[in-house]
Amino acid sequence: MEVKLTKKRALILSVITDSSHFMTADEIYTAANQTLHMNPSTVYRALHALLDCHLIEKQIRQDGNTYYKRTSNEHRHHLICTNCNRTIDIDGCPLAELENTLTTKTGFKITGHNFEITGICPNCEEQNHKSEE
Amino acid sequence: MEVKLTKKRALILSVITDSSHFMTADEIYTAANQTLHMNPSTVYRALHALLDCHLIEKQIRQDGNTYYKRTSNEHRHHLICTNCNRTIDIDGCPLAELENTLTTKTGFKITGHNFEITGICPNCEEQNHKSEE
DNA sequence: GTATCTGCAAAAGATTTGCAGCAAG
DNA sequence: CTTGCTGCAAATCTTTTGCAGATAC
Repeated sequence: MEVKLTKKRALILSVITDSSHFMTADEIYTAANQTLHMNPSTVYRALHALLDCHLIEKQIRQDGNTYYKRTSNEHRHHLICTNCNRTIDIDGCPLAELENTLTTKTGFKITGHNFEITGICPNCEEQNHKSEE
Repeated sequence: MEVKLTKKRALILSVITDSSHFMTADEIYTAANQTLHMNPSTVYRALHALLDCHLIEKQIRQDGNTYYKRTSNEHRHHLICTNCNRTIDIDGCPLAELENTLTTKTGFKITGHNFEITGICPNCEEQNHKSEE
């Protein structure tokens, strides 16, 4: 089946692409809906289509939310601030080596990995201290 | 507030403890319900209570399901077979070192991490080959 | 005894789907 | 034109919640 690039889908993709951070379906809907009126189910269907084309990726985090981001050419992981939800890119992937070891040790055919390092970013930490004074 | 250890909660905890793998709320409910008739909401409330006491831990995976397991004294991660859902323990944690580096580099106060390595276990791989013959 | 569980049914939140009409290629 | 997109409302799935009665300590 062919995927049609409609105005709404283009808008949804640009909302995701332009965002500096990962967005939830609802954030994407809210943002896109301001420019072009659309239904949440349109957003969900568009997200599926974009995922199928590998134009975007999703990550389900331990906070229970599902986040979407534009696919980048580098394989990247992130530090996530549990306070403000900002993310910081981590250089390199610490798992490549581990995966080789694991393949040899366990016989698993490894197909993917996901990880999430959480903490409080310097900004939020500072705010915290200020409010405690 | 005090937490009461009722028969049902004890049963729920033993179901989780006795299981060799991570279980979903529904699996826990189904298993426990066979011994002592109970309502799903009892299971959810028990899971929250047990999480609060740190007797169990939960993990939300990329398959969208939430899994629970008995808390163990070692810090552990797992290889997950995306076919049969079996998990295999990984020795050591590859992130301890990375976290130190990240703290220094980014100023983040790191509070936790979660990761998930997925693949096909040797068993499932074998089954696959057999069925293709 | 009294605070905390439990069952039940209803509610909530996120996502999916059926169907009829609309738009892209 | 024909396949695939969209809106809407209803359905789904998982988890939560209010309340009245039951139970642990």
